[in-house]
Amino acid sequence: MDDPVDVRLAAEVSHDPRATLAQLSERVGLSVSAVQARLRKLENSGVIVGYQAILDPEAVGRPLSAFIEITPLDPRQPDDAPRLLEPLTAIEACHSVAGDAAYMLFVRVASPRELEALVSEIRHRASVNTRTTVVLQTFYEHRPMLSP
Amino acid sequence: MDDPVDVRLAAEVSHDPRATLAQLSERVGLSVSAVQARLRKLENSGVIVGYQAILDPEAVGRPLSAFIEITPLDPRQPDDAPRLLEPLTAIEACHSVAGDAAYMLFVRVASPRELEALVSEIRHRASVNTRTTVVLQTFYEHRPMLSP
DNA sequence: TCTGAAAGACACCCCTC
DNA sequence: GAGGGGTGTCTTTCAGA
Repeated sequence: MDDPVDVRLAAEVSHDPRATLAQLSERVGLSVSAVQARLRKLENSGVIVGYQAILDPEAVGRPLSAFIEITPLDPRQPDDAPRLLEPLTAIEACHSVAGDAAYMLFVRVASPRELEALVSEIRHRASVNTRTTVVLQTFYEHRPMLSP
Repeated sequence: MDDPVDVRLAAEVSHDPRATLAQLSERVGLSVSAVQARLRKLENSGVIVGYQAILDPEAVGRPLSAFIEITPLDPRQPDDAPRLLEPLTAIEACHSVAGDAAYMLFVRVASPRELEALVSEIRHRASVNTRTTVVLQTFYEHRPMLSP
């Protein structure tokens, strides 16, 4: 993505994905059709991966979140943790990381009891040790990657 | 949010926020007017916090991400780190956590050099020690909180 | 690649059942 | 909650520069 107008457009959409083409065209200084064409290109080329509604975790019954670092029990075994854990929908993100652990997960659950069950499930599904860091308060998250 | 139809609607919107009311009404089995009324209620009551376009980190020049745990240098001082760090747009999320550190950040930067600069900036802005865990690969993230 | 205009689809608000 | 009507706006497409 080289064009500065594309960057601006991506930033605008990133902040307000429900904006109409007319609003976007005003903000980036192009005609509606031009904006539409560029937006399509950004979507099809994979710059814009998708759109998402951000829900209130408490309102949807997942008030407790945590980071879980996982380490394979046997480092010599082939390691397939991300795929093995993918069906667990409580897991919002899965990264492999440099450092003590092999992977870092971010999870959302309903209760401490459910967190315990999830950790246990992760352990024996992927044959790993875990180290859980419970989130006490979220000050901000989902902040956009581009600032307009 | 108690009504199962609301849950279903939130799940649908969460997956496809750009769906039209007609499409949503088909998926949840209600009339368009009912869907519109419920959607407004979900937005106004704060269940739906907002909408976001998900961008490809590499395409927007932030291919490197990391977790940064931070610990106040002086635990007796009043602690204002989240507010002090808020202007740093490389920080995507800031949580207070239970465990060794006081806060966990998730950041996205362009390069190792920029990560170094960011860590340094965080340290003297908030008077904290840091422990950085670099992300090597992201298998998935932004997974929706509700599965339809 | 942009602009401009025309046609169809949609959101929105109000109403009645 | 369903269904309909009216209005304004938006999306989409296609012409032309």
